[in-house]
Amino acid sequence: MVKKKNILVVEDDKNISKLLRYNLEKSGFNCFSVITGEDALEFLDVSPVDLIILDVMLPKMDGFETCKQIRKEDNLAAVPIIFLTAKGEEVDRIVGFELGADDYVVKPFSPRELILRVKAIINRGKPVEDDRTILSVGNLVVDIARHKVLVEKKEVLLTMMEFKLLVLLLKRIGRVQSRESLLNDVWDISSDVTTRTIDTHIKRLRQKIGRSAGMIETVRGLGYRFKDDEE
Amino acid sequence: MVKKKNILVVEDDKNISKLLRYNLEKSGFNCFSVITGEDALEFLDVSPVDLIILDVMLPKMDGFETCKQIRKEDNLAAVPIIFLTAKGEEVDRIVGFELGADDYVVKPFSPRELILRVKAIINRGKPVEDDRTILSVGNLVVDIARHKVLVEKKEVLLTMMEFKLLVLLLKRIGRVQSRESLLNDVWDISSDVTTRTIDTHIKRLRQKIGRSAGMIETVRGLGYRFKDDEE
DNA sequence: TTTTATGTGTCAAAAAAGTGACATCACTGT
DNA sequence: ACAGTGATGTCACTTTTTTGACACATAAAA
Repeated sequence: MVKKKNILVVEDDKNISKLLRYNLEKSGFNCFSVITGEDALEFLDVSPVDLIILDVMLPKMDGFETCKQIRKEDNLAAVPIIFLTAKGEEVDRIVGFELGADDYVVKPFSPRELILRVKAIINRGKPVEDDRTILSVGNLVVDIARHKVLVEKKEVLLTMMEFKLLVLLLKRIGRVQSRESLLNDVWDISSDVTTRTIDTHIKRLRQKIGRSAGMIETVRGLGYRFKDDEE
Repeated sequence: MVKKKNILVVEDDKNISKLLRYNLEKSGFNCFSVITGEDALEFLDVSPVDLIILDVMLPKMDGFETCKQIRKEDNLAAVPIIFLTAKGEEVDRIVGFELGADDYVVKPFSPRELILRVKAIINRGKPVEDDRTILSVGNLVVDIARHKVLVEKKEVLLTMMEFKLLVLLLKRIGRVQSRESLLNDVWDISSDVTTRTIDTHIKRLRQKIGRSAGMIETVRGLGYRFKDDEE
């Protein structure tokens, strides 16, 4: 599981701030919010974030000024910033790079759009991992992009959890995975699933992959392991 | 002497942009360059070109979105576009792009190769896209240019959204498309539609293509996938 | 044999997808 | 301007599938 990205929202309208926080959290980001530009600088001083959403119209120091101050800090100069602006506000200055904004969204905005833009920026430049990766061991073939699993050339239908579990075991082939680590990596960190539940999923997985079931080995007292290509 | 062809380069990296301009000019093209997708649209609005070289990773509006916007303009819908993409970037989206890139080049590229591709497309007169205008899978035939769909030789009338959705699924045949990604590529980023809306469109699409409905597979927890016609 | 860790069948709750109905909105032709 | 039409997006409700948890059966250590 990838580490969650941190986002700082600088917005004086409580409602908007709350709306943003709600949506960002829902999309899997850690979200912090402050009211003023000064607060923002103070906050950033101690805990840098991965992206900043900055309202243009703020009490005292406005968004532009705040942005400029942020850019002054060496370790913050490269942090992506998305401006929130009311319609008709000085879009020109934002667009013109003068301030090094990475994007801007006009209020009233749709949360979905904002989230998309945030994701676009966060993921910018990152190759799409996993996509089109095909894992193949023994008579087992797993195509991640297609979400297909073949056992001896025949397709086997796996559910999400089974699929994830299988992929993880394959990626860490040969190494024992404790139930705890499987929980961490296959399930959400926050989920409160019993470790024994994993056994149930392993059972189902073994049933479905039939002939290859033996490839998933039980390591008593430790966890499970996908057998390294047999000899 | 034939009139020189005009080419627009949309690229935010100054060096690459310069390199391109130099080589294109040397090969006898008129070359213009802009930094952002927005600039590109503005430029094209007043002076249409014969070909566009478009970086995928741009500040603010990315290459995909820019392409979508360009294709929206009637007089620009047919302009050939070559994408510049970093290795590992979403080639998938490019080849399967609903609005169709004409070609793409992976960075770092050799100027010579790019020039060759540019010439190939300019001289072809017709973009590569035309070759693939007709998608045919099983008993389903989709003619993109004519916006016609045949199921078992009989025409089926699809609405715009249904059509786009179908084409996208077909171009990415076999690969699972998440609702999110469908929203991104079939709808506009600014449009604010629920992911569940896609289900409704899928439903309607399935109804209309009748016998072939089964070709659109549901992948629980992930999205939809058009059945690969193998085995 | 006793103890402990896994394997398994079953079940209810939860999650995801299918579907029909309805409200809008943009167009069309009158 | 206005009713008529069809495309779209949302919702509420239904149906289907997946998941997590147990209780009990088994197999491995001690």
